[in-house]
Amino acid sequence: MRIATWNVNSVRARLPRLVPWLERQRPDVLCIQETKVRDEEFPAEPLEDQGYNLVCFGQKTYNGVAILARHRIEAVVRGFPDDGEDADRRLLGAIVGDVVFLNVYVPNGQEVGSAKYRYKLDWLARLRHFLDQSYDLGEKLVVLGDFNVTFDDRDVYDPEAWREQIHCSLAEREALRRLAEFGLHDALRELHPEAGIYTWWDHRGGAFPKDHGLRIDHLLMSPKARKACSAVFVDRDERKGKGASDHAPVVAELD
DNA sequence: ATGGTGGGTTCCCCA
Repeated sequence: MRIATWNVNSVRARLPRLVPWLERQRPDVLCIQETKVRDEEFPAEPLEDQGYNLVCFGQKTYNGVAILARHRIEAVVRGFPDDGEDADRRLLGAIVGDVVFLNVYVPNGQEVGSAKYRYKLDWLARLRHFLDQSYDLGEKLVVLGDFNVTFDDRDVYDPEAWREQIHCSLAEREALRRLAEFGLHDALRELHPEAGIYTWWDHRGGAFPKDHGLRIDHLLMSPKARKACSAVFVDRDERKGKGASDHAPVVAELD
């Protein structure tokens, strides 16, 4: 099974990229973030025409997550159990085949010390609590998406410039580590220990041509999923050219 | 020195 995560930064704006990408990479399951669209306005048809079932959990303007799958999508979970109606739509769980997916769009946090930063740390703690309550580590479980946090300095193009900056602060990294300590493996890192693998490059300042990137999109796998995982790669080519998202897709093979 | 670009439905906010 080929699975992938991609922050598309508006599913409607990205359709001219997303449809050919699905044709090219043919993932069995794709989890997308930042769809930025209400469910009733989600552009389902061009994706269904590619042979995908889909579930979406979105809102106007901000956030929004969706799962596309070439097989039946079951046991769909929308948001945290204690979310109100007006909560950010950042979390979507489902089962496809024998794999349990949890698609996450972690809050950006804007700036270390800000109200949004505290919201981000709190959201990561709630996610850990949700895993404890509702997920079985004995399953093939994959928690994947845009975590907006680097694990360590290998994920950062200029670690000194980014020291204690957003995506890289110690408190964010500890929150991400506590999440992984549920028993999840950072699949890309275990297969590729070298520094300099990134998934996001700012649209501003020509960051991509200079390879000024961060690795903030992750696939965190339970032991069973990790054992089945034979490859993980960043589809860096998808970040090239006009009309690209600021994130590249991350793809993994599960045997 | 607070720049720059892209997306949304904005008269600015968010990433």
